[in-house]
Parts: sequence; C-alpha cells; structure tokens
Amino acid sequence: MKAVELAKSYNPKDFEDRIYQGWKDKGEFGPKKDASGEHFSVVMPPPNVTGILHMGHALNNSLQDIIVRYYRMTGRPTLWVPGTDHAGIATQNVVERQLKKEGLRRQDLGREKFLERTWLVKEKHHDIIKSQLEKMGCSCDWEHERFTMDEGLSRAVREAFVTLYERGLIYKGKYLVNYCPKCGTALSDDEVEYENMPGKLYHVRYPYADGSGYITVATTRPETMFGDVAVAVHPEDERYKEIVGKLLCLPLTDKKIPIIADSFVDREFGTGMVKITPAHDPNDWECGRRNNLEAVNILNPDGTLNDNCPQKYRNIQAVEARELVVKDLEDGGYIVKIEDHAHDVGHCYRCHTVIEPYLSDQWFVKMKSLAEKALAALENSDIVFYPRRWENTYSHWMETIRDWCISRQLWWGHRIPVWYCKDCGEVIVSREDPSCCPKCHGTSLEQDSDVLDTWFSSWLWPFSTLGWPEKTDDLARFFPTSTLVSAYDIIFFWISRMIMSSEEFLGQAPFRDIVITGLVRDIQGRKMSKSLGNGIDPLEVIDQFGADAMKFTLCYMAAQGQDVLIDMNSFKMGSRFANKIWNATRFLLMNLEGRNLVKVGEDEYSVMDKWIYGQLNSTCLAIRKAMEGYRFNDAAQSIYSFFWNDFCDWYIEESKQRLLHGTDDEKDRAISILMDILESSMRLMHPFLSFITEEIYQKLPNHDGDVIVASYPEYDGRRCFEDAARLVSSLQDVVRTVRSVRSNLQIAPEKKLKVVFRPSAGFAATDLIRDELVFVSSLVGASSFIVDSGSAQPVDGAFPANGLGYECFVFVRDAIDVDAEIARLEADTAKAGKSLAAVEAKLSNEAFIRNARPEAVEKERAKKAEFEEKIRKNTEHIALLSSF
RNA sequence: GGAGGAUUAGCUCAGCGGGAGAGCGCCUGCCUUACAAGCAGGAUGUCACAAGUUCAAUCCUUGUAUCCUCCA
Repeated sequence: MKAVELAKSYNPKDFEDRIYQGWKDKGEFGPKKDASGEHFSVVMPPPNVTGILHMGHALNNSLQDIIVRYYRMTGRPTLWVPGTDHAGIATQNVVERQLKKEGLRRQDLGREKFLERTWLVKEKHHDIIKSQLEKMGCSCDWEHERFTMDEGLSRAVREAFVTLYERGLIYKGKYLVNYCPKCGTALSDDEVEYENMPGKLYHVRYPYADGSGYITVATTRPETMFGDVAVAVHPEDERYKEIVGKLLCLPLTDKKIPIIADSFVDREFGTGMVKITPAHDPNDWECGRRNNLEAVNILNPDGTLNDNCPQKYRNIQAVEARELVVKDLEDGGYIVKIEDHAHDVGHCYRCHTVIEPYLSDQWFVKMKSLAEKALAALENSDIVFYPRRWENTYSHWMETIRDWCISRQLWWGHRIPVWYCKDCGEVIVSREDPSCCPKCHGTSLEQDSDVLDTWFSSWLWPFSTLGWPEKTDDLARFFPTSTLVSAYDIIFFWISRMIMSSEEFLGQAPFRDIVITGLVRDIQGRKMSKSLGNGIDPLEVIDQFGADAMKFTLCYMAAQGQDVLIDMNSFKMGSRFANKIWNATRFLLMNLEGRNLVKVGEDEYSVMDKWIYGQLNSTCLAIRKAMEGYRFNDAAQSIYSFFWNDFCDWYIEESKQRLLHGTDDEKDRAISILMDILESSMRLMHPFLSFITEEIYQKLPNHDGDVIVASYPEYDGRRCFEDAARLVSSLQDVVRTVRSVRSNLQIAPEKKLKVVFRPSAGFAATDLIRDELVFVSSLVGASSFIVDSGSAQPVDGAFPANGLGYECFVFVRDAIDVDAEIARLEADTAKAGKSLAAVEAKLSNEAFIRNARPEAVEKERAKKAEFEEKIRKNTEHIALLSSF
C-alpha cells in the first residue's frame, strides 16, 4: 500500500467549498429514499430575508446541523427544511430607506411598484443568506427550501385565516394598539420594547364642576388631557370615598368629566388619582371598557392633535402640544408642581421609535381557546423544553395571553383575505379572490388594504413548509417534526404560536423537543449589536479559522440554555483541534507506505488495543447520551478528550514503537488498528467537524462512500474492556510520576536515566508495564527501566517517588535541589495528613458506618490506607533525600 | 411588582451528595523523525455569604448580597 500525502498544515479553505459542493451535487442532504425507521425532521427557524446572518444564527444552525447530521448517520430518514422569512416591517424599512435616499416615499411608487422593488431586494438578500448557510456547512435540504411568501405558504396563510374566521376566532375591532408613527403600523404587544427613560410628572388641578374646590391628578402626558373622560380613584381609598360621582371641569376645555372608582388605581402613586384617557393608554383603555366610558381619540395618524381638541392645539405634534398645554395650564394656575420622573416607555422593536397607543380598526385573533390547547400539549408532555425551566415561562405566557393583533398597515406581506363590497357593504372572507359579491352580486369589491403580521405566516412554518393545507407526502412523512432549535428571545413570538396553530389546524404539536439555546454575546456579556460595533461576523470567523472550527467551538461552549460569550480568540480552540486531527491523520497516512491492512481479531488485541477500543466505545455512549439530552458541550468534550488525550497522546505514541521499529507483521497490525480507530473517529466526529472529517475520510484506504451518510458508530456493551482501562490508567500514572520527578529536578529530556520501578504486591499493571517496557522507557526517558517486584535492586542514592501502589527510584547523580524536593514532599505529606484526618474522622463516626452506603464506607477505608501509605513513603523519602 | 438565571482558577465557563475540572492565559523545560496551532511538567480556588437538612453539602432547602434576563 502507498502512503497518502496530506498537506503539511490544516487549511480549511483548500477543501470546505469543494466538499460542500460535492455533498450538494450528490444530493446527500435530502432524506434517503430507502431509509427506514422513524423520521427525523427539523425546520430551520427562518432568518429574516433582509438580515445578514450573525453569530446567533451561526450558533443556532450549527447545533441544528450537528443534530441533523447525527440522526442522518443513525440511518433515520432525515430532513432539515431551510427557508427565509419575509419580515414585513424590517424588509419594508430597508426598501423605504433606499427610496428615501432617492428622495422618494413608497406612496410615490404605488403599492405594485413598491412590491416589485421589494421582491428584488428580497432576492438579493436571500442569495447572501443562502451562501452564508452553505459556508457554515449546513446540511439542510435545499430542494425543500421555502419562503414565507411562496405561493404554497401564502395559500397556507389564507387557509389559516379563513379557517379561524369561520371558527369565530378572528374579529375586527376598535382597539387601542401599539402604533409606531415611523413605521406607520400597529405592533403586537410583544413587538414593543420597554425602556426606562427620564420624564416629568405633572401634577394638575382639576376643579370641581360645582366650584367647590379642586382635586389634583398626576400625569406624564398632559397633552392627552383632551381625551380624558374621567378621573379614577381606588374604591377603598378612604381619602376619596366621598367624592366618587362628582363632576370635574376639564381645564382648558368646557368638558365635564366624572370621578369614578376602579381598583386598578395605585393609591401610592402621585395623589392616588389618575385621569382616564382610554384612547391613549392601555390601562385606561381597560378601565374605560369596564366602566363604559367613551374613548376619545385626540390624535391624527401622523401624531398631531385632531379635531377633538380645542382649536388652538389642532394639527400640532404631540410633543410640541405638550409644551403648549403645560404653559397654558401654568398660566391658568392649574399646575401644582412638576417633578422629574423616570418611567418605562415603549419603543418599536424595529426602529426604536416611541410607541403611541392609538385607537384604530384592527384584526385580531382570539387567543384563549388556542392557548388552552397549547397548554394541554405541555401538560401531556407532547412537547418538552430543553432546559425544562422554559416550560414555566411558556405556561405563564399562555395563561395570561391577550388577543393577537394581526393586521399591519404595511404593503410588504400577506394581504388580508377580506374584501368589502362597495355596493352593499358586505364583508367577504375568502380562500379565493372573489370576483363578485355573494350577496348583491356587485363587482366593485375592495380588498382590505392591510397585510398580516409576519408571524402569522411563520407560525405555520412547521407544516406550511411541508405542503399544508394540501395532504402531501412530505406532510405525511415528516410531520410532526422532531426537534426545534431556537433562542429564547422568540419563545413568545414564534415557538408558542407554532404550537397553537399546529394544535388548532392539525390537532397535534408541531415538534416534540424544543431546544432553547442561549444568546451569543461578546466577551463582556453584552449583546452583539450594530450600534455597539461588537458583532462578530460568522463569515470572518470561517475565513480565519474555518467552518469546522466555528461549529465545534460553538458546540463546545453551548452549555444547555446558557448564553455564549465569545470573541475572535475563542475560535482558536476549535481551530487547534481541527489542526490536531489533521496532523494525526497526516502521520498515520504517511505510515501506510508498504503496509497491508489486515483484520485484527479481538482475541489478538493487546491491552493497549483493548483500552483504545474501550475508550472509543465509551465515547460513543457518552455522545449518544449527550445528544439525547441536547447537551452539546458534553458531546464536544467527549470527542475532544478521546481524540486528543487518548488517541493522540497515548495510543498513537505507543504505536510508534511498533510502527517505526516493529516487524512487518507488527507494523501491519499496528497500522490496521490505527486506521480502524481513525476511520471510526471520522464517523464519530463528523456531525461536529463536518468538512475535515469528510476530507480525511475520502483519503482513508478503509473508507466506504461519504462520511456524511456513513453509519454512526454505535456503543457496544461487550466492548468496554474495563480491565484494560484500569491497567492503562495505572501505567499512565507511573509514567506521569517519573516524568514529574524529572521535570521537578529539571533534568533535560535528552538525559536518559536508570529507573527502578518497585510495585507493591497488589499492583495490577506490573505485567502490562513489563510488556510495554520499551514504550514506558521512552516516555519517561529511561536508559533502563527495571521492574523490581522483589525489592532486590539496590536503590541507594536514587531519587525516590511514590505513586498509587508502587515506588519509583530515579538514578540521578547530578546536583539536584534536594531542599526544594524535601519541601515539596513535606507539603505533600501535610496535605495527605489533612486528608487522612478527615477520612479518619469519618470512619470513627458511627453514624457514618451505620448510614452510609457500604461502597462509600469501603472507599473511605481505601482512601485511609492510601493516605497512610503516602505519608509513610514520603517520610522515608524525605529521610533518604536528607542523607544526600 | 412577578418569574427565571448567574455567582467555582487571572479570563470564559463545565460539573457534582462522598478525594475540586476544561479551554484560554501564566510559569518551567523541550524544535523528541504528525502537529511550536505542538510536547512534557507546574502554580493558582475559604466552589458569593449565612443558616438548615444529612453520617456526609461546592452540590439539596431557606434566607441574604451582587449581577443579568424576561414579564407586568
């Protein structure tokens, strides 16, 4: 057999793109036609089509890719559906910003032209996103790619809307919505972000209508007083019991408003009296509804005061009107005082403009019955969150859910499938575009101008992408999906709603396992954001370290649900590991020269062979368990320590003896086992380091097809080789002990010394050490390594060291720092003394002997013996050293 | 106001009812014929604080402190 040449250093750019293209060309990402068993399917949380993927996407998609590749290799029919989201407001904002640079508004183009332009922007950004996902190595099935405004998904949106309407779950109503004046649209409650901001609290006198004095109310927004319809006090507030029902004069107007009682009033806040402005405050809105109060809207859609206000203030922006109103109130003697007052102000989650509560016509979904089904799904364990603690958050949201405002005053999105007949006023809600009014047969129909909230399409994602409402094969085969991986910031927006829609339309949960990842933050724990400039571009990471290094590092750091704090340097970890894999492979492939691969039977295994196979085997088990619990960091750590610490540091090192100096037969057997482990390792590591393992796998003489579709190594209970594990562990201990002596004495590596190894009677690894004498000698730099089980060898003048069940004597004649070594031994003895005292205290405690598990007691006894031996030997060694 | 999370090595973080861990960083020595992106050795911790449960607590319970997030 010929050696295989590998480039001298690991350079992911040499092969990552090529490998990805190869997988794509061969159609490896789609579900195998002949795969059997339970399906495994995942839908990718669709990124906003106008966004560039950030590290959060990298984390999320890396984890999905790991899961998907893992299950694909276990042989299950596996599907990962990619796609993008039309992101109504965000995308429309992008296009409007472009227009603004050209001095245009969307109205100048008109709806149709504007949408044409938006589609172009969408296409461009979509291509960027797709190429980013490809660069990352995501093994999603591009044949199944979807976009929320695809024809099929649009049909699903209509089906959902009309079905809900038919079930009486959709209604249009006057409602106080969160209105973003900049985006010009209503927002759902969840799309409002609150931020504590400085403001003022104005204490204003409202005189009694009968002239008998005045009361004082506190408000942060005096300009809304023209919309006041009442002043409320707490019903149990003793101070104000007498005045409930009295009328007040609204200053600056000739309006009369009553004093009412409502328990939502906070008695401690301000004067304990609040003005009620139902059209401009959510709490007041609720209060107004409870008390049958009119809602007086005082704003125009552009944020100026309207005709419900006195002439003087009309058509002035609210902020300016406030100053004017305050001045007039002051002039009229109505202001008692003005205090600084910080309070939470709602901002648009897209453009961060201050939200204005605004009374308007909107479409809503009644959420109560939907939420009940979604809650039941959790109670029945149809869905499970990883980690579990998110289940509380989910239930709480479901229990306190409010109706969902789904209309948006935008152009980019799914048009609401409602038409109004201009002739008879009939409202038509239809799956198909109607050509005439079903009631009067008039043909002048006008479609509702609003579009639906983007989440109204993405909440259907797990089944709309599989063809729903059609009864497709995909739907039958891959629904419900298996696992959803998402960050916690969209549990409410998206995850919860998917569960509701799926329960409502398909009668089952859309997925079982919900994996909630942390957020990616910078090294100081701050969110990565454009304004801070602390973002890390995944493409830059890939450029610098490779996609495998990025994925492995993220996986290694993604402890269940914890935020991931990273900087550029973090990725060195994955990069070094990949380099290690590369070089270990390079070494092994070099050694193929002139060799024949042979089958080595289990009965021919050496202890070291058994050990490495056992380590491989237990790693398989560890990974399986980690994957089942979505403990990605555990899986990554298992792989890392197996490949690097076990395979490279010990097994390959041990093999070198035979590889370099063995007979042909020994060399053949050595390389055969090495190649076998390497081949298994590539399969084992492939989900976590996909490109490098494929690149290497293709070069292995013992490979079969592509690793991406190879079978995943399975745990085999019969191949644990626990005895070998114990023996090798002892051997490693001996090596470390001698090395430590040398290192402490600063003996140069090239200086070979005689070592006498003196095992105590019970030491199990004596035979192994005899068998591995050459290996052990080379590792400890011994000129001769004498196993002295009968204590026959003189050790006078040798430097002593002890370990678990043995002593070593290193023959070193050069000047050594005896004092330092004595000090070290004394410290060690003191530490052992402490440990011994603790153990003895335990053992002399009757309660411990009585109550503790027998194994625990046994272990303590063993520890006691161990510490005693250590102290005894240390004492001897100190004496020995003192005589130097 | 409610809920959740965090507090372990210099940094970022795992972990666990019975002898404190990883990566990075640091110190020392090595270019040992795969890898200096490497190898070997080493130092560093009242596991936030206080009570309780337990034979045994870094781990479980409660409280306190500090920090973070979400919801209202």
